[in-house]
Amino acid sequence: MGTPKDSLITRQKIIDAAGRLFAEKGFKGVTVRDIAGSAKVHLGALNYHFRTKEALYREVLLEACKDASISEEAQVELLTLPPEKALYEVVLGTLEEFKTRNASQWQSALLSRECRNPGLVFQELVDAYFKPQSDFLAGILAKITGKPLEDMAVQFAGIAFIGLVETCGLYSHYVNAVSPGLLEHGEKNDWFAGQITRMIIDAASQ
Amino acid sequence: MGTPKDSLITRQKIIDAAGRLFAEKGFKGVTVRDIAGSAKVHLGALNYHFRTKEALYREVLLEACKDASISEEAQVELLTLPPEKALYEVVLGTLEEFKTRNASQWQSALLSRECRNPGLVFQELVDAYFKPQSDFLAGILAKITGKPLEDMAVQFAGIAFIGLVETCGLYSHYVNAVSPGLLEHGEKNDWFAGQITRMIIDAASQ
DNA sequence: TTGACATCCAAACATTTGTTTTGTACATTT
DNA sequence: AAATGTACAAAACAAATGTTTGGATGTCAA
Repeated sequence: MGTPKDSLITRQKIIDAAGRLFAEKGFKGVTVRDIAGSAKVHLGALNYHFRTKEALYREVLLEACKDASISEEAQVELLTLPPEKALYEVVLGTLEEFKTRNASQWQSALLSRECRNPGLVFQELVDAYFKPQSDFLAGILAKITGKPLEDMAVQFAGIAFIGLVETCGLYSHYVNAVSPGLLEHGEKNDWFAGQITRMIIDAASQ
Repeated sequence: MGTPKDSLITRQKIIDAAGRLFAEKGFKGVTVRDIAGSAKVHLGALNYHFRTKEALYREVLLEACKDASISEEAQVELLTLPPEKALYEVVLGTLEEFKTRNASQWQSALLSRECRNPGLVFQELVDAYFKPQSDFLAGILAKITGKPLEDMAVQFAGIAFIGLVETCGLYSHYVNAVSPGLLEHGEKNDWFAGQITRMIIDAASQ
């Protein structure tokens, strides 16, 4: 203990625990003691590494963006596919990110929270992450439909993408309550991805 | 002051203020003093009428359900229409409920919160409100497609309905950031409703 | 080995926050 | 008109919570 390597480990443990808790309960729903306890780290370590709760939250948000975005390489890779196939891959990948939630899969849920109740970092996230990702998706849809990127239906389809994927992933309590069994079996993800892909293309084509 | 009539007024003022604040910031994000201040009521009045913050939250949730559900009469009325038209009306109505948010329009946002992070009252809401409303919608979709109510595509279309409407209404910050202007002009609600209606029918038909 | 620095721990502090207790004005009943 | 109970106000309390301070411990360069 005390070595710079340990420091990075501690820092990462804190970010992971904080990310999971923030994603689940929101900023106000989590105490710094909760985070310290969950990360198996002393309370003082949080102050040492991040100073304040808000600064920690900010770091967690940036980490979430970095983890959840489609990398440049992946984008190039996707653009070599036929656009319909690329769209399907994006939908399936995003769907899995939203649906599987565990110790290391809290990013999507947290970012979704931030979109509904934007804080001070939101504009930064938009510029660095949301807008580029959205434009990439719109590009695929524009290629499929032959419409311009700014077309209203294309833009709306991009929004619909978020809504559909989020509902499958983050609305599971509701879905399980009103349509029991619908979400079960991870192997059905491809079915959902297919449905969503078709719906989005349909929306963009209109 | 002191009369039973005033009591009801105070009680309603508290519920309205609490509903708006809870919908905006969540249970933990609001203090009882915030509520009292926003309702222009003394802190003691909250204790007198609801005893605890959690009891108040419960009352607010039940009120939200009562306000937001499609009444029996409205359902009967809708069932006289051709099912496609009925679906469109439901979509448009729900969309407006989600998109307009003011002092007396917090119900949808609050219920959405509760669906993502269910509390102790959730099952009660499901039985009394969510499941019946969901079944009503599925009934319309079944009539349109000629499929049984339990059909997977029909059920999924009902879920997609929630996702699409919610995203238009509660994701406005994100939408305005990545697709500026798309949501502007309330008169476009019918366009969105049309898009969503078609997408849902498409999903259910598959 | 020693001094300096980084990392982490232990305890305490100052607010905030939900709740309780006690007091007071008004209305309704008898 | 006196009594009684309802509706709210004022103040205080105890617990929770974000943050700070000071010290312990280990690492590493000189």
